[in-house]
Amino acid sequence: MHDHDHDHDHGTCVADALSRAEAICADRGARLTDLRRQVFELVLDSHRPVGAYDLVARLGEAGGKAVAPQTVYRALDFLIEQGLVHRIASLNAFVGCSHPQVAHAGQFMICTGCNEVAELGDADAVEALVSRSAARGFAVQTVSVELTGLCAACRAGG
Amino acid sequence: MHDHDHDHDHGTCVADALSRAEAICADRGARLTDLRRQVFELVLDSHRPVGAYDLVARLGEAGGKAVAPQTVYRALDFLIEQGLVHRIASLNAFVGCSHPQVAHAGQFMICTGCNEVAELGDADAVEALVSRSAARGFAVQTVSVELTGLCAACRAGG
DNA sequence: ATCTCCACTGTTATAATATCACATGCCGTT
DNA sequence: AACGGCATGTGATATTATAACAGTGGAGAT
Repeated sequence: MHDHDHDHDHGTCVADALSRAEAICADRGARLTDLRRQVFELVLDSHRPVGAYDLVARLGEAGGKAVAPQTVYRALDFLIEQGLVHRIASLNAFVGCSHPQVAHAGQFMICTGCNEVAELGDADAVEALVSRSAARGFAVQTVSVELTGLCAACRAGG
Repeated sequence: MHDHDHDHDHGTCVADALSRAEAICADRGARLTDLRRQVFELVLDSHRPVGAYDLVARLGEAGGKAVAPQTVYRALDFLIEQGLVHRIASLNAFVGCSHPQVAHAGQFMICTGCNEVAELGDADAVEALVSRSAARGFAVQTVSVELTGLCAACRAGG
């Protein structure tokens, strides 16, 4: 299942994310059910964005039991509400959040070479965007920044 | 057809955009055909984002002749290539560009009250995002910034 | 002039993404 | 046990986007 090339300990990375998720949901009285946890694990399983229908398929393979799109979308809605997963609009796909503790705008670097996605986390830039739009009378509710390009590995590798 | 409340001269605004588009396409040897012009006009007709299938419907009403989605998508692809129209990923919709002369990243303020969209044009913020991601080894190809919130009019109006 | 190429458009079918509406189940509270 | 509310199951359908191939028409070459 480790379909990426990096050297980080992915098992640990996923396990950490899961335990953080447990803690966050417990804190809030939100119910991280089996289904939701399963969807979350599948999303975490790569650092690539995953389509909702990919998840439908993988749940079918894994659990043996077929699952309807609606089921997956509902789980994703929950995970997004809790800040555990982000939606990447330009790809119609979903990706696990790397630091769900802190509420934050989604900012992504999407590699067109390997399809991996990393969060940028440039709070200053977001602040600049918010204040600049405020200057034009616009009260920001949500911010979405999506950069496409080539990651370091893909630039090096060719 | 003026389905917005602002006080700018929309007729002029559209006419200007059209003549700019003519000039740009002429410069580049790109063919702004009847169909493409018609789609462009429909996109310009409001400052709101328009769905591809809305355009299909409106072309059907206007021209009397039914048009296939493919036709509209192709026209939109052309207009986007020429920088005359932007795609708003978070809405699966399209909007006319307010300054097509200059190549630029799409940056939008999307009002959840009235659905109008304005371009932000914060080149500094884009620059900051690009350089910050460069610092992490990421070579940016495209930038997309989409803010949702309330525009000045909607905040005032209620 | 007409031939030929190529970009543009037409047409049909289908893929991919997302939601609606209603039924059923599960769990904690009373 | 009965209730209420959230979670899930289920089938249908809406919405967005693309594939594949055929026809059309205009600009340039010969």
